[in-house]
Amino acid sequence: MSESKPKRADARRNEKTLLDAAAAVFVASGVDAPVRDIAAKAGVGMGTIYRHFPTRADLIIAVYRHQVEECASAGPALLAAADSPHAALARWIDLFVDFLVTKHGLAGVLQGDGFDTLHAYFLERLVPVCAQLLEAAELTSRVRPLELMRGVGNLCVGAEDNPDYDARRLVGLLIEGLRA
Amino acid sequence: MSESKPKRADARRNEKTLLDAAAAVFVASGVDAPVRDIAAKAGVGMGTIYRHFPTRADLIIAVYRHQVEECASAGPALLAAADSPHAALARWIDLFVDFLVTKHGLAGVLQGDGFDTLHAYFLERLVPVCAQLLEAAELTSRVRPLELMRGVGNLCVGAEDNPDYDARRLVGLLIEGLRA
DNA sequence: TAACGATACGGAGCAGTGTTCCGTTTAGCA
DNA sequence: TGCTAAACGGAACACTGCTCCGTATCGTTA
Repeated sequence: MSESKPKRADARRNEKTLLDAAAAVFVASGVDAPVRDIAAKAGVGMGTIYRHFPTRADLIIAVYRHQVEECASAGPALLAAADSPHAALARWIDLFVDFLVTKHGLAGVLQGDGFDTLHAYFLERLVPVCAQLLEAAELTSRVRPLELMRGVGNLCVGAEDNPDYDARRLVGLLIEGLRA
Repeated sequence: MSESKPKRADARRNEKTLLDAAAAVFVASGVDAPVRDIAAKAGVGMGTIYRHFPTRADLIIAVYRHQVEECASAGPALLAAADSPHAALARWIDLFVDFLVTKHGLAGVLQGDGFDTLHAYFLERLVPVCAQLLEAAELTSRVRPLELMRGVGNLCVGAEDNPDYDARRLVGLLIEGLRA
């Protein structure tokens, strides 16, 4: 939540290196890539990774934080710009789905199980936005925001270069069902 | 797909013991329980488990095979008995969801990742049933059967004693969206 | 009933995870 | 230039699923 202290210069450098390496490895091998691989790619030892990011999840968060923030701030913007609250909600969900689907394995990791930190972060950040959109669309009686987010997240699992599974279509159906 | 050979008596006994132990452990600790725990509970060594069930997934399949078969055969029955194909589909999906949701962690395991055998078995067995129901309901243009099954399975992930996440509701919305 | 070969068993051991620990190195200040 | 807190590296740990092979047991046959 804050900057703490911008300590030593080499530490700063390593953190950036680590973030870049992690991002690269995530693209290449998915979010489940072994920590060792990331350390190797960055040319640092295990200890270094764990000093900067106490847990695998923290590293993932750090890598994707920027995009999560982007998605969060897109909510109000869409609400202001779109034709209707419904449309805004649909567009925003699309954004979220795009984000998840293009990150190999990210959706799978949203499901708790040792990734409590990650899970909590995503939800903390995005659920309020979702709540706002649902309220504007007068759909609060149909689903709770948290529920919808988790549902959409779940639907995105395994939707990577899988021609037999189109998460977007299913999410679309879910949203359609929302206003029936 | 056949009975092979009903070999030695102690082997038969152990297989039953193993199945019972696994079922018990699954209820207590979820489907992700370590193989060692199951072996311990059954009072046998690791080797014994792996002789009977070449892989963790095979053990899970064996434990739940009966219920999967039940679910599969419920499809045609519902189609014959229900008021409409739609109703039959909805009821059948309910059955499937109940099955997944009451088995701690089962849904999570449906998502491939080393459980290809399990995944394949479930799908092989249930997708045709789903296809039949979708055809009867004239919904084949809206989703492919495989897609729907996977989607529903995904929605059930993490719906265990979780007051904030009602998989049944979301699946309901999805099905509603199907006929919009 | 005794012996013997096929069958099944047990559990140590391997390989691959995430994470911790601590001796070593280094940045940056006096 | 020295010195100390900060940072580093990677061996080691705990925990997985799974394999391997020496040992025990079954059940058949003489």
